Amino acid sequence: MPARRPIPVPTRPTRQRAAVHDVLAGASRPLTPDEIRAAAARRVPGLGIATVYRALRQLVDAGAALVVAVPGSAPRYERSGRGHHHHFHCRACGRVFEVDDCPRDLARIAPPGFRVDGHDLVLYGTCATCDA
Amino acid sequence: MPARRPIPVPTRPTRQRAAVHDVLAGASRPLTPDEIRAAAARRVPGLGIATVYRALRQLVDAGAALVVAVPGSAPRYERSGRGHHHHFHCRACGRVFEVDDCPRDLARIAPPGFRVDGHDLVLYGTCATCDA
DNA sequence: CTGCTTGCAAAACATTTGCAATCCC
DNA sequence: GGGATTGCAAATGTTTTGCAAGCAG
Repeated sequence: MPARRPIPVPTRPTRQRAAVHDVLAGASRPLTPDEIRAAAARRVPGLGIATVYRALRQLVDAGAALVVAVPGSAPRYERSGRGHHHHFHCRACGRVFEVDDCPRDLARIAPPGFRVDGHDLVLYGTCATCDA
Repeated sequence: MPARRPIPVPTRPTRQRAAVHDVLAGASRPLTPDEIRAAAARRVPGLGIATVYRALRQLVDAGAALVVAVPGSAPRYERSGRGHHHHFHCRACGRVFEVDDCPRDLARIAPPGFRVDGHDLVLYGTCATCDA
């Protein structure tokens, strides 16, 4: 079985997937599945929400997208590969922003015997717009 | 302004609520609504899941409980008031542990103009048991 | 008694899956 | 043409809500 290419899942490029991918690529903040569908539907009218979920799962499985979970909010998706960063959740407007910085050395707070290989950080407060 | 605090809702102490509260008080890690129902039902047979959700919402609104969201997992609940801490999500066994420590001074990574009043931190990796 | 609470079932949502038609290679 | 992919609708799974009966004060 000559595996010239590691093909985990047979995937064929389609307009729907390209639209979902491009929406994530062009977004400056994490989007919900329905926000993604609304944006992608402008290029592919009639796009079904099921297709969006299927495309998102493939992107996540392929490592091209990440899930961002914030307490009290629906899961959001963002494209990966834009470097390590974190998020800011505005309590006033509910939007989630990216924070292009990271307080390194977080693994030190883990209990002895726990091996840390990653982390998520969410800041809460008021964004620049709502705080004005 | 703190989080949302609508209006002091009239509340009456009942066995169901006490059971839910005590389950959270006695837990050493965040629990899912169904785990809470299963545990509380041992003291109050026939306890309905709807009652658990209602009790949890009241506890959260009253500031007595917190929601812990981890990507890819159902929301979990834990009692508040046991001091500021964070969480560790084991990629192997899926359990969520408490981390009784905090890398302070996290607000410094927020963009200018953003006011930070809180944060959540989740570490990922392998717990002491699974790493052995 | 008065009315907050509960449990059940139905409703409201969110996400997944079955399937026939459709599209890509 | 053959098989992956899509959109729709039905199926799942989760959380919320309506309501009559039950309990606390």
